[in-house]
Amino acid sequence: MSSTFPEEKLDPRVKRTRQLLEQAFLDVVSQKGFQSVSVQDITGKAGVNRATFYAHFPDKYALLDYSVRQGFRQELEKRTLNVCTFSIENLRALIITVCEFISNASSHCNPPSPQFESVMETQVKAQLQELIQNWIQKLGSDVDPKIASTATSWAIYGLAMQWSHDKSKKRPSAEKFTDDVLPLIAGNLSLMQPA
Amino acid sequence: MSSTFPEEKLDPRVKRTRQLLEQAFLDVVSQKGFQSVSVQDITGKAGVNRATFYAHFPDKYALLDYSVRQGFRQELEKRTLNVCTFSIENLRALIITVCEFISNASSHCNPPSPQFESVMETQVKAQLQELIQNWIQKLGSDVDPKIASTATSWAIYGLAMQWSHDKSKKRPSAEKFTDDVLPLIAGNLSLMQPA
DNA sequence: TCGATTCTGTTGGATAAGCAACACTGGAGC
DNA sequence: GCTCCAGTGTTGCTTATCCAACAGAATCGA
Repeated sequence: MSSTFPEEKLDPRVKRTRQLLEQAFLDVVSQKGFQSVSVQDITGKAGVNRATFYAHFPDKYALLDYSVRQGFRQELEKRTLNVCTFSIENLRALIITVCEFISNASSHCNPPSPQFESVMETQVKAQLQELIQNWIQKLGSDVDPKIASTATSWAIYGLAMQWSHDKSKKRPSAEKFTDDVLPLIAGNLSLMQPA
Repeated sequence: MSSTFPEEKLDPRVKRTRQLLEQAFLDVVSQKGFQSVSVQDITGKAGVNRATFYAHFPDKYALLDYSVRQGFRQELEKRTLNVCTFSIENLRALIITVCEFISNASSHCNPPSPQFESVMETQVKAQLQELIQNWIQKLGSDVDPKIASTATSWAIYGLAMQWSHDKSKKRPSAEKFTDDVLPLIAGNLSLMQPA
């Protein structure tokens, strides 16, 4: 039903291979960082033939894309944010999810890589935008879904980035931070009841 | 080199399939017990086609055989008991290994099954016998390796079974129990220096 | 700069795994 | 007795993965 399921009934072998590659990819990236990792490293760790890798992904950048997209999607699904309607509580959960995802993912790439960060930004914002646009459309609000969802997804990502880059001792928890910025985002959405 | 490695360079696909089946088997057996578990349960859990199961094993009993053999072998390899020579310390480690393996394996089958116990006895004793025979032969002792290893493997298994079936509060630890019976087994082997 | 090594993509043919269908068995319930 | 149902093995065909080999790009040390 949902547009976010292009892959549901897939050949078990394909599913297995992709999972193996994804897991191996995360493992080796957390050890060597993204730049210095090779396709051979990944397939070796995964126990998958190198030719098979290229049957699924053109290169390691495509696998990075896939992994990030998949990872963030699973976080959304875990909290059932992909199958719900708009509410302040869900918006709050969404922002917290983004904060934790960015923070967690970044720490899993040693040393940090601009490529990695860039792909993460692209993929996460894309899914954010799609999800929020869906929320708005189901609301039947009079705001332009495309415009509002774009602005909101960028805003959320930017705030989450800033929060995750804050290495000071006084950085608040993701929940606390989210509560601070929640009114701003919600107002930005123009979805709260106007006074 | 070692005779205990009939499978070293195996097609990655078959290695993968067997691991999946073995893991799924252990999972479902610990949930439903061995008797009531079906091939469909196993393959379903493993995400492996049912026809593929039969390409590897004639039935679930064969998989039970394989799993037990594999499991015990891995315990031996973990302690490098498969690539060492005889010594009292290694004999001690071996007995402890058997005690813990039996105790652990039995508790992973709910409800307990006579089939399960029987297969475990056969497989464990067979590997014990092979290993001890190897030890004796490398010693160049004058005892008959076949005879001595058979008696010793039976003795060890019997003692370990008795220990693992002892559900009383005063059951000693596997290490303590082993220290108690170690002189007996070693003497049985006639491998200690005669007075 | 050059040679050597390592990694990258790609190919053709071999093999394992998936799938849908089939006949068969054995037990549960009527 | 009977049917019904769920599990078992087995089959022919399709598809994904493996493997060895290859040529070209990139990296590195002398």
